[in-house]
Amino acid sequence: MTIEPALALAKLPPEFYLQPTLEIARQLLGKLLICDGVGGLIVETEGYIGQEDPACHAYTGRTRRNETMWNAPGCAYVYFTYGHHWMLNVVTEREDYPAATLIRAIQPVFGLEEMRERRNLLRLKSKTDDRNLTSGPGKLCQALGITGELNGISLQSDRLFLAETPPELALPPFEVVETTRIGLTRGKESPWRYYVKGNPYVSVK
DNA sequence: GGGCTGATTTGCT
DNA sequence: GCAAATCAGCCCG
Repeated sequence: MTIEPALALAKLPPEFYLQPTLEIARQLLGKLLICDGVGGLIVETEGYIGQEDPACHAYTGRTRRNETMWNAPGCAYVYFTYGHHWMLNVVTEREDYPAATLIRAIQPVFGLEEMRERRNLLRLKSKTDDRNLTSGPGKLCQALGITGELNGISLQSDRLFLAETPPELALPPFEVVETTRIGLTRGKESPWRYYVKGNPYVSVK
């Protein structure tokens, strides 16, 4: 698959982001995520909702790091963690209410070679396994070149956006698995994680 | 497949 | 100081 001009793709409209966070998390499965022409199909997401959600960054109040979560819906919340990794979220809910959907994994479609270089796949033990490109929130940000520079950017922009998937690129019909979120110390109970059943790019089965 | 652990930096208490 | 919405290597089975 060569890199197609992003122009041909229909961006998800601003209204899409007015839906409840978990509705968005579920509906994003199978949609396209594109950053500078590189991207693929979303196969795993998680919702983080408000100051009452103990796993949400907003739980401990508004800070410079997390303030993008209070933005109007439909922009990117990108943050750095564990000293290594960037994470990409889509801001949801009304302005002044902190909530977002974390994009945890995609299936690569556009720009495979660029992803392999950015991920430096050859340094890994499994040098040729493309499942290592985007099967996790930190991995997909590295593969797509997403960093804090994009924090707060509108998803109506041409650099970073979500789009409807043209039929020829669509996943086969799939079941959605609803389960608990990954990597948390608090708020593990809420089943706010969604993934495409059986997809090889899902981070944890 | 799953569990354990070190890496490495930032932002907040 | 320290915890963190992770990753990758190693060990085990």
